[in-house]
This record gives sequence, C-alpha cells and structure tokens, in this order.
Amino acid sequence: MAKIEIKDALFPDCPIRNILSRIGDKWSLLVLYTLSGSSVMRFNVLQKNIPDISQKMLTVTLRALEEDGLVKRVIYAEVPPRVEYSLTDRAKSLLPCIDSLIAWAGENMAAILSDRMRSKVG
Amino acid sequence: MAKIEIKDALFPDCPIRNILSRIGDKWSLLVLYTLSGSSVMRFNVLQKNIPDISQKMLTVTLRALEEDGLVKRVIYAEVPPRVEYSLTDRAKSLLPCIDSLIAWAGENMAAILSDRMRSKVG
DNA sequence: CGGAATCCGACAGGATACTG
DNA sequence: CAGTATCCTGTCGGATTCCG
Repeated sequence: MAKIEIKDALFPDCPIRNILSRIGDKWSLLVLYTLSGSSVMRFNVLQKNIPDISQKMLTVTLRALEEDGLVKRVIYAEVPPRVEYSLTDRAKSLLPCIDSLIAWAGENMAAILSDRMRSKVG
Repeated sequence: MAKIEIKDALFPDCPIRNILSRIGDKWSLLVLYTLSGSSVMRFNVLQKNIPDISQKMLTVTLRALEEDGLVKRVIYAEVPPRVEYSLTDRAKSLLPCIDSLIAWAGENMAAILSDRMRSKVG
C-alpha cells in the first residue's frame, strides 16, 4: 500500500488504484469513521477512540488525510496546546461509501467467518 | 494490513477492522472489480487485465477471496488445465459499495491531487 | 496452463525517548 | 498536550525456479 505515490505509476487514472493508495492503509478509514462521530475531535480523544493506534501512526495518518483535503486541522495557541480535527465536506461526501461498506460487513461478516472455518477444515 | 487474522485481535466485532483486513490489501478490490467485468474469467486472462500483478499475488489474493466466499473457483480436468474464476453472490452484493467508492474517486481525485500540490508548496 | 515453493528487499508501522 | 525523531522489526509482495 504505497501511500507515498501521488498517482499510481502505471495507471495514473485508475480510480481504484488511486483511492486505495489513500484510504487503503491500516488506519485511514478508521480515523475518518471515528471523526465522523462528532463534529470536532482533539488528538488525544481520537487516540482514546482507537486504543491500539500508536501516536506516530495517528499523526502520520492525520497528516496524509489533511494533505488530501479530507481532514481539517485547527491549532489553538494555548498552553497546553489544543489541536482540533474535523472532517471536510469532501470527507463527508465519502462517508456514505464507508457506511455502506460497514453495513455490508455487518451483514456478511458472520457468514464469511463460518466459510473460513469450513475452508480450514475441508 | 494483516489479512491472516480471522478476526481483529482487539476488536473482533468491529466491521471496519474486519472488512479492511480482507479487502484493504493491495489487490483484492482490484481483482473483485476486474472479475465483475465478465461472468467467468480464467487465471491468465485475469492476469492480463491486471498487468502489474505478479502471479504469486494473484494466486494468494484469489485464495483469500475464495476462503471468504467472495470468489468461486472451478477446475476443469483437462490438458492443458483450465481454471475459471467468478464472483459469488456475496461478492456481487459488495459490488455497489465498490462502485460507489470508484464513483467518489472519479469525482474527487482531481481536486485531491491539486490539494496535494498546494500543500507541498505552501 | 495454473499454479507451489523459496528467497529476499523494501517499507509500513511499532516502541521508545525527547520537546515546545 | 500534541506532537517529532530514531531505531527496529514484521510482513507484504516481487523475482525466480520448479511442478502436474
């Protein structure tokens, strides 16, 4: 999952490749979904909602999402510092896609798991 | 992207984590989408349609999708051997999600790219 | 033709320590 | 609090070779 690439090398216009190179990593979709839970969220709240993300990966993921115009980052010049993250309109337009994926998973995951079991046995 | 895990260790019931652990890798979505192009597809045709996939990764990806009940594999006892792959009904029910993702990408990728440019400069 | 097996490099991502 | 900066490891996936 080469998130670094701005465009896919061989197929710069393939939507699947380009979208996967952005949100197909381990954390992006999870961060977007978590952010969709409230209008604005601070760094450490975000981290508490995704307990097993390291702060490095949270930072890296947020920066990448920000570069893609999916997340807005607002820094308040206070002590202690406060940084608030929120979804951009562009990200909000992506939410239905994510939701439909989640809905699909909710309906099919149990069956998938039992299929896995059978394929392990047989 | 730990595709090996049957369930996510910390959140076995989180749909996002489980779905991502399956189709969030480099090739799965691309293979599913390619297969959706025709009712049945042979191994080497599939490979020709995804020129930069190695035959190892095509095999691995197809096996994983088969285990999840997303791809059906039919072997014909001929010489030379023939193996045909097709989407299961479960996979077909996932196609709308994939399509909406692609559609979103089609509408937003250009803007994302230009945002990237600006964030590189500024 | 459609794989399986092996070797191997690159890099995503975790752990830890430090800072404004 | 919200990060950076290193270091280090696991694994993903490419290249190659061999097989029914």
